[in-house]
Amino acid sequence: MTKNKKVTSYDVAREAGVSQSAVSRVFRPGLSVSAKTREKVTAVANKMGYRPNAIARMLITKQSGMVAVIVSSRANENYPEVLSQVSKQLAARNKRVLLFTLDDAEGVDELFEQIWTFQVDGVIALAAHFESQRLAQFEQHKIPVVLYNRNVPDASTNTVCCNHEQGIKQLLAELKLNNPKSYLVLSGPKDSDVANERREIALDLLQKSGEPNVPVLYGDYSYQSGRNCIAQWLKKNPAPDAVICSNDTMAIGVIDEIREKHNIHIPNDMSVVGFDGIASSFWQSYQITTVKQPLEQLVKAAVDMLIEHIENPDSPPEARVLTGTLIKGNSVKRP
Amino acid sequence: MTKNKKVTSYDVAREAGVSQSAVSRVFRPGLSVSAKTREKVTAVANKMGYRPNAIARMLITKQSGMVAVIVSSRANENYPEVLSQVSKQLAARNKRVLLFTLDDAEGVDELFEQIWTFQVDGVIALAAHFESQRLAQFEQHKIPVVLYNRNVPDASTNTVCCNHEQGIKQLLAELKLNNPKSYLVLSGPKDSDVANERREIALDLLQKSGEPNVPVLYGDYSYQSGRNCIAQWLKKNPAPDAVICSNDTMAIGVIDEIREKHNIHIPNDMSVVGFDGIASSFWQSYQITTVKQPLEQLVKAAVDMLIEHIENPDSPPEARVLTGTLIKGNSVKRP
DNA sequence: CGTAATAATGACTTCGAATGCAATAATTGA
DNA sequence: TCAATTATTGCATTCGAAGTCATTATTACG
Repeated sequence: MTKNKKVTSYDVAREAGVSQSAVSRVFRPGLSVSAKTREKVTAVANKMGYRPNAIARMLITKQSGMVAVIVSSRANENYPEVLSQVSKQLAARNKRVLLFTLDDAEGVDELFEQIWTFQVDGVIALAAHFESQRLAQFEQHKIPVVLYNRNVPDASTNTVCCNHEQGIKQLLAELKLNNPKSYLVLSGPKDSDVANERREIALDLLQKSGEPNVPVLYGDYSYQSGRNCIAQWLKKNPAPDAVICSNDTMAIGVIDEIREKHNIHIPNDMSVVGFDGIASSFWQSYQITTVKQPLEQLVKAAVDMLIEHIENPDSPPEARVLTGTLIKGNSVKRP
Repeated sequence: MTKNKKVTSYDVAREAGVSQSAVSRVFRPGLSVSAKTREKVTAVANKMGYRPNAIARMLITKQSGMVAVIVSSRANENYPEVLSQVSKQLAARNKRVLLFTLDDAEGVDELFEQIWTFQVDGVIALAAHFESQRLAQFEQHKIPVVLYNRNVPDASTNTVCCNHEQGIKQLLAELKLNNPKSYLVLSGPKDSDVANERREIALDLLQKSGEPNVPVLYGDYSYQSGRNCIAQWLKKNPAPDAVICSNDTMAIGVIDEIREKHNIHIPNDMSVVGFDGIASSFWQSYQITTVKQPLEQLVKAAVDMLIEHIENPDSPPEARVLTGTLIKGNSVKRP
C-alpha cells in the first residue's frame, strides 16, 4: 500500500506512457507541452504522489533556490520579526531560507565552508560583522550578499540600513528641549559596527552643539548591561540630565535601575532615549522616546536588492538608507 | 585570475594526477586513502579553492543534511532563543536548518509541498498546530518529525513539552498562600493547543481545590490583549484576587494596565502569575511569578529525538516532558 | 623470499531532473 | 490537397560527487 521508494519522473513517465522529458516539462513553467499530455501527466503524478526532487533540479540548473540568512548574536530584539519577514518575503520570491547562527568570531570559518558547499543563491547577513576580506570572498564566489543593518564605508557591498544620523539628530533635538546640562552616552559594544556608528554620530552631533566632552560607557546591548553601566556611573558621579542609549534594551535597563535604587525621577530629573523601537519600548512601564526602525521596508529593500543581484549579477553594489520614525515617549520631559 | 566556473572534483583530480574517486574519498571521513594521496589532493584542492558540492552529494547519498524548522506565528517570545539553540544544536549534529514560517492555516499546503521537494532529513515544528492527517503524511513520506512545545494525546508523534501540569500546580500553590477569594484565568487563543492545555489544567486544579466557577477570558498571547482583557473585565466586575495568565506577555500587559488605570496594587491587592519565563518577565518593573521553561534542555531533547529517528527510522514515537522551574517573583504577595 | 592478506586506486555507474537537438505531429495557408 | 511552418515529443547527455567492484600496490609473516 504505502510505497517505500520515492516516486521519480521516470516512474510517472512510464505510468503515463510518455517520456521523462515530458514529465519534466509539465513541472516547469512556460514550456511547450500539449494540453493532453499535461493533463495525463498531472493526473498520474497526483495519483502516485510525485513531487519533483528539488535536489536533482538544483544540480542541473545550478540554482539552489536557497538563501543563506546569517543571524549574529548581536541582532537586537527586533530580530524575530525581521527573520520572519525575511522568510516570508523570500518565500514570495520563491527562495528558501537556510539559517545560520553566528555566536562569535569562532564559527566564521565553518560558516563560510557551509555557505560555499551549499551553493546558496545569495546571502543576507543580519547585524553580522565580517572583515572586508570575507566580503571579498563572496565576490570571488560570485554570491550576492546584502548586509542588513550595517553601513559599510567602502561602498563595494550591498547594504540596507536605518538612517542613524537622522534618527539621532531627532532624538537630540528632543532632549535639547529641556536644555540638559549634562549628557551620558551608553554605547553598545566596541566590536559592533552599528554601536560604533551610533555612538560616534551622537558624540559628533553633541560636540557640534557645544558639548565636547560627553562621557561614554560601554555596554553589550543587554538589559543587564544597561543596569550595570548606569549603576557604576552613579556610584562616583552625579546623575546626568540626559542619557543616550544605543538601543532600547539598555535604555530599559537604565530606567529599571534608576527606579529601583535611586531617588531620581524619569523624565523629570533625567531623560533617557533609546533606539530601535522594539515592542517592549512601547510598554506602559517604559514608553521610551526612541527611533523606530522601519522593519518591513528595510527587509523589503534587502530582499529586493538581493533578488536583483541574483538575477543580474552585474548590478552595481548599492546602499539603501531608510529613515526611522521618532517616537515621542515619556522618557524625555516635555517642557 | 579569478576562476569563473566552479571547481569540481574532476578538476582537482586532473590537477593532482589522481582519479575523481580519490578526490571524493579524501573529502569523506573514514575512507581508505594513503597519506601521500590525501596530502596531494588537499594541497591542490586548497590551491584551487575546491569545496565539495553539497547538492551533488545530497543527490547521490539521498540525505540532504537539512532539517526543516517550522515556526508558527504562535511561538512565544522565547522563540529567538529556541531557534538559535535549535540551529546550534543541529549544526553540532551536522545538520542545517531550512527555515519555514507559518502565519496561518493558509500556507500549510504550500509548506508541505516545499518540505517534500526539498527532501529534508527531518522536521522540527515550533508551536505549530497540524491536523493529525498532516502528521500522517510525514509518516507516509518517512520523514521524522518532532513537535516542540506540544502535547499530542494520541502518542503516535514525537513531542517535547514542558510539564504544564506540574508548573501550574506550583503556581497555584504559590497563589494559595494568600488565600485568594476570587480567581480569573486569562487564557491564550482557543486555537492554540498549548493555551487550551494550560487553561484546562488550571481550571481543573482549581475545581479540585474547591473553586468550581472561575471565569475565563481569552486573549491572543499578546501584551495588548492582556491589557484589553483585564480592562474589559474590570469595567463590569470587581478586581479578582488572583489572575492566572497563560503566558508572561499577557501577564505583563495585565500589570501595566492595572498600574496605569486602576488603584489596585500588585501584589498587595492582586496577584498575577504567568508562564514561560521570558526575559522581560524578570525585569525590575515586572518580576513576574512564573514558570521558566527549560529551554536548552527542551531543545536538546527535541534535537536528540529527531536525530535518533533519522538514524533509526524504526524507533518508536516518544513524548518527552520536562519540568520547568518555579520563579518566585514579586507579582504574588508573600504572606 | 614467496605468498597470503590487506590497503589503495581508478574505471564506471548512479542519483533524478533539465535541456539541446533531432524527429515527428499538428497546424496553417495557398 | 500539399508544402511550409510551428508546436510537441523523445533520445541522449549533463550536472558533480559517491560508491561498487575489480585491479594493483603494500605490507606481513612464515
